[in-house]
Amino acid sequence: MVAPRVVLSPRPRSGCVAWARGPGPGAADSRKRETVGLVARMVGIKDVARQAGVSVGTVSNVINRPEMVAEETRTRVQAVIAQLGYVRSESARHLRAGRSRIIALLVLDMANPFFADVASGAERAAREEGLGVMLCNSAQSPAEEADYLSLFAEQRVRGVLVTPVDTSGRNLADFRRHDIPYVVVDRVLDSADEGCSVSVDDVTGGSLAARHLLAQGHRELVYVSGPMHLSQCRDRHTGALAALSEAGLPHTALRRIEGERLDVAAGRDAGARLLGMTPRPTAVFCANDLLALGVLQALFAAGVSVPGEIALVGYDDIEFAAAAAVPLTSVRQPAFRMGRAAADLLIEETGEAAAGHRHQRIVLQPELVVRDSSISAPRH
Amino acid sequence: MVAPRVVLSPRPRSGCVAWARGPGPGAADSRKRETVGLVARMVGIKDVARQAGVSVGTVSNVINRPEMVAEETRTRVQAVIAQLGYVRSESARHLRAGRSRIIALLVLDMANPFFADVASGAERAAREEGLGVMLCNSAQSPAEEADYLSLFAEQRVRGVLVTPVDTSGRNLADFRRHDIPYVVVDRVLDSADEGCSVSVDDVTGGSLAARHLLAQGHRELVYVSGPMHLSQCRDRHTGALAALSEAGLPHTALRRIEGERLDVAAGRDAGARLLGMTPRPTAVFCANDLLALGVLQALFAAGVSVPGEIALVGYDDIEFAAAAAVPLTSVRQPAFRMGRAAADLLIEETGEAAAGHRHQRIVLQPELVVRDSSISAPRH
DNA sequence: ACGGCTTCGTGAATCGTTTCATCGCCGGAA
DNA sequence: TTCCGGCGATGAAACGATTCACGAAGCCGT
Repeated sequence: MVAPRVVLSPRPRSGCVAWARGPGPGAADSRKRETVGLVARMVGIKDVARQAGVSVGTVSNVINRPEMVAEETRTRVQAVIAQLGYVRSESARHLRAGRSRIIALLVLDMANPFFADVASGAERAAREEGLGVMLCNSAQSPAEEADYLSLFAEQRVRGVLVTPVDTSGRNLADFRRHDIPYVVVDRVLDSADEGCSVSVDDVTGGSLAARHLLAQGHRELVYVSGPMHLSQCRDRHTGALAALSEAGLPHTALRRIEGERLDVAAGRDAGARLLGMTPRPTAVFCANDLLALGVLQALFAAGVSVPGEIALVGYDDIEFAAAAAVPLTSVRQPAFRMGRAAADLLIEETGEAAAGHRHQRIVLQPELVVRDSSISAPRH
Repeated sequence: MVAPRVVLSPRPRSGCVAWARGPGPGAADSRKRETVGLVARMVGIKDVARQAGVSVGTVSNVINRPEMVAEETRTRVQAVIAQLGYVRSESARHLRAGRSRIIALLVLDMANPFFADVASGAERAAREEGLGVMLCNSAQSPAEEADYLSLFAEQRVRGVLVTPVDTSGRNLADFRRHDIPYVVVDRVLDSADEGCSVSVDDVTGGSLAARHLLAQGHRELVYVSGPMHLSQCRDRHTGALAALSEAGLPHTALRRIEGERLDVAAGRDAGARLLGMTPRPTAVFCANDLLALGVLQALFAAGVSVPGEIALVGYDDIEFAAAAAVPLTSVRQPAFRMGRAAADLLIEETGEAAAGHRHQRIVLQPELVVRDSSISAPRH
């Protein structure tokens, strides 16, 4: 680790630190705690009331039920609000209302474009309801996950969308006692979890990919996988096997390379192993686009043509799948829709009609996006 | 837009909707507002106090200044806290304390791995201070940016890290009146903004890239740029020109292709235009890795060898730069450090020692990461 | 025995908002 | 004139925590 090369430009400027904002000229303010310190006092509903010559209740009404306050008063109050730059305090509202206007989204890996899409979907749904989203990253660490969950509990978040780190759901089970609703995203818990979940049908996804390769005339496939204890990897494998059976081929027609991780480096390793296999495979299905990109890199470096000598299919359809040197055929996960659906479920569960809510497990269907990397007769 | 194919599994289960949690057997609770409704009442500090037979003040002390309460009492209270699963309400604390424990981070594009790294850096710094991070995405839209900024004002967040959408800083100027500190990330505002900022020296970055290509023996470069009204694109261009001058070459040795956007599709277009240029260029520097990946794709499709016939350098060193078929030489932005530095500045500005805070403009230095795409004699 | 000190705990005030019972006022009906 | 209804506005009571000025013991020394 090199020391960071940092260029500092101090710029003292006008020394704007934080200034006291007094009660204003002519305002006979009898508070004992004057704003003597360095901290500026926020303008509150009381300031507006005083300045407009009405009671705080009236100001509150102007904001929340403008129709029930006289036209004349309303405009006057609104003018003062604008003039003073009053912004209501969400904390105080929350305290009084008993429910917050924030939902939390805890993902496994913020750098993964897939989760970025999930987040966008959730964000959209939330914003339509006027809710804020707090996006956090557990980075696959159970400890961080636990930390964040207790942060959410302290915040009395309206609800949580979470991709649990461990399928056992230990942290979530602990979290349950807070009575904060949550929706599990992109996973279905093993245990008898009673909550909602939204996930994608990985078995179908696996068979979409395999079926496509078989349709291109290949009679034998290789599945490049991550750890098989992940349900994702297992299910996609299952789907591929199913596709073989459909085509009347034995399960032995599917060879498997299992790596430790689901990233590009693991893909490179797998690519090297592919090249060493005899007979050399002609069709490869990867559990993940990152793996596929790694494989592609290894094949390219070895001068093996894709799809000419080896056809390649990935999974996830991340943005960079289309950006690869040979655009990558991939199974697209409806990430945006998943986030959206999860947030909608949560909103329903925590909304007015919560009484009518029944927990659901929504399973979305993936779709195959065919690009150059898998088709027998390369375009152009 | 096709209708989403959704498979619904309703699973009525045990109809766990939300249950009332009564005051518990033996607890003579005389509140008027019983939990008659469907909504479960959160256990508060008062419940703990009653159950433990102490006053609320004492419970508060157990939590916040455990050393000043007698051993015996403390353990008793702690036991009750654990038993009841009490979690303090951050809203109430915030209301009383006047300052929240959340900082906001507003980025241009969550799907961009660069910002994901910035976010990680900020998150790390925040968590070390026990602060929560609220990550939001303005998606380059000034309207969304404004929405989020007012959300932050309502939340009375401790401070904001923001990558402004427009350099004019209109929204930020409006935001200033709330007296919420902010740090500008990855941009320096044109106007006389008094706040802190953290950015990367793009001029240096541009000249690093160009110098490297010149060192490989090229005497003429093409700069594939996005819109030149973006300071990023301009500065990198400036840096490249400086490198040419250093090498004693005229500015005409740098041709420029300017696209509308900074994405892969724009890169593909640029790649096509590159192939039509005469004389055909031998060295290309892209304002962005996405552009470079697009160029790479176009060149690959046309059968042009990289770096054999054309050397290519990108900018940002996103994760996928290394994952490209020909690993991409790129100028790495210290994204993580940038997020970290920005959050540190904000924490300093809003912390105990805020009085000693002076606004700073930190400029971090980029570094060149050399990979296969630019070196004259390809590895392997 | 009594003042003074330390050690622990108490209870009320406070933060900024929403909500709700209440009140003043005006016009119309009896 | 009196009474009533309705419209608008009011003020106080929550919400859940923190803080702080006090008070109640217990202990010591003189």
